[in-house]
Amino acid sequence: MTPAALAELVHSIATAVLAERGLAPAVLPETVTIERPRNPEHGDYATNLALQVGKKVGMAPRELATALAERLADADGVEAAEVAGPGFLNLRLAADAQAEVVRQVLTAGDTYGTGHALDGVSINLEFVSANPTGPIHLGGTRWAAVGDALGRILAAQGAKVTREYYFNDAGAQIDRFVSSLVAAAKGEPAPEDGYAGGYVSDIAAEVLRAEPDALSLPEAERDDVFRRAGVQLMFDEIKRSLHDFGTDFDVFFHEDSLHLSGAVESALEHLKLSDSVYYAEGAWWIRSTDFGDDKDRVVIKSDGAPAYIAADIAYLKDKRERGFDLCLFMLGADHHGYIGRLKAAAASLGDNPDVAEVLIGQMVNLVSEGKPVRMSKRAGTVITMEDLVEAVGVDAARYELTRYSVDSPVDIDLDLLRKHTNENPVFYVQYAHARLASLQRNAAELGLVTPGPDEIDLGLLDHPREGDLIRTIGEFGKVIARAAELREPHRIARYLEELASAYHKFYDAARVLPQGDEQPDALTFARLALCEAARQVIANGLSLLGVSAPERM
RNA sequence: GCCCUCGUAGCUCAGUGGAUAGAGCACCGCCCUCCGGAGGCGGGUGUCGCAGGUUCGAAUCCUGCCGAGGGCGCCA
Repeated sequence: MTPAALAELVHSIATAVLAERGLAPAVLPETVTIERPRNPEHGDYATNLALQVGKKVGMAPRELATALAERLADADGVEAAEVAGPGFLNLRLAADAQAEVVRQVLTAGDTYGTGHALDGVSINLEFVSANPTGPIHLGGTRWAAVGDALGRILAAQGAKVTREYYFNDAGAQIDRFVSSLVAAAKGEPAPEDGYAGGYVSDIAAEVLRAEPDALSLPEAERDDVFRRAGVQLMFDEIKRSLHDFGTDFDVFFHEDSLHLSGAVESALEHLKLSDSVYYAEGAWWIRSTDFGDDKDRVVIKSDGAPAYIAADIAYLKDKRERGFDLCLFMLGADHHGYIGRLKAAAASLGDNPDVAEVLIGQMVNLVSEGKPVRMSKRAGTVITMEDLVEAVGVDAARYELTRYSVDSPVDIDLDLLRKHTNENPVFYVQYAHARLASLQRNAAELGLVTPGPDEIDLGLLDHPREGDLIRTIGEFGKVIARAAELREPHRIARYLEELASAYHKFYDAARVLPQGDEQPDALTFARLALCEAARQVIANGLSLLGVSAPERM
């Protein structure tokens, strides 16, 4: 019996108990909370239902709990039900009922744990979107890891997810990038507000290789060559880094295209007819203060040119016209001011502001010898996605960046990177998987085959460590659902660590394969099935994070 | 000044109303005739930033304060 099934059982029994006393079952929560008590004496599962509703219906919580316990104790699969403390209901399940999840995992395979909360919902997930004026830095790398994982998690709940990267290739920063390329090509130092990294001269050299005469062209044409070729090379490099990092986008959207197609202009014309904007002091303003912004923002400047936010509005409109129900934006903490603006943008299009949901994540900091290091191109302390991958590998990098809540800033320690450290919990999880894969190989050598879902005597899995492992496996679906609902991929990583721990403890206490002259028995096969289920769930979880599940390490 | 996020063990962090607040790292012991020791077991540390409030019950929700980071352009 899974926790979800148990919750339903408790719910139906509670409904009956209340009805018998002429009380309205409407006071019951839709889904009964079933939790795993820390203290093993409190049973396999516990519910606080009687505490929650007792008072509402005028019953003492303990009295209600007692009534529930009597019925539950008689239910199939429930071994014991007792009332504790102020009205907790502690439940102990029969081994075979509890181990039912093992059968479910083996049947569902790599779909085990998926849900339907977002069935049919079309989601646009925009993340990274770093300016194409340089390689992806640590900040962008964090979003690449977290955003990609979130996309997988949302998809596991049934959503149709489109990953999108927005290239801001229309503004002044591109002009500065181009003039930096030209300067580098001429062998001159970077302009005052330009870009000076080594990649600039690399790209400049490549442009020259393709267009050897570029520098002798008239200024406008020359800039045009560097813009076209240079920006393209930068795009390519960014895309390649992301791909090597295991993050692939469905759409790379160019801001430029919004201006060229007239989308910005038409969005603005449309906007002027709405109540969301007004004309003042020679400019057009959007009422972003309605959505928590500090002040209203200019959308059309007094010189008639669209402000940056105008493109954002046109972009959101474009997304909605492409049929997305929900547009998610993952932004760094330095962009939290965008929340109000994007909500206002949605409202100005006549949409519910909730269709634009902004996820704010804290920054990634560099630390060396315990002290913060400012990223500086000139000082050579800019760490790129490629640097990080080179230092620790894709799996460790992705895992490390995903296992923390995005609400907390991440410090990347330069010294640890240099040490190529193995002190990353990803290895703990991956090791568990490799160990399980090894077990399957050993079993195969002995001619033992993991039994099919219906040939397992699940009642034999009654060791406490087996119970812990089984219950942990049973949590997976809830963990994914919660991670999707709260947009918090780190929950998957934390869960995997818990699962790996439960497995290691089980494996230490319980022998699986026969030794010496022993013959395999029903317990051998039951444990083999449990191991395969554990392996499957670890693999499924790692896959949600875009981290590999190695057969060997 | 206003807005956002954070403040939990020596360090890095989990824990968005439940029972005695957890894990990893670090430190000290112990455990391989045996399926991978990248493992397991034991040892201890907490004014959950502070002060109020809400309630059967608060690290969690509300208010104020303190501290850290970030943001507040007709830049993009």
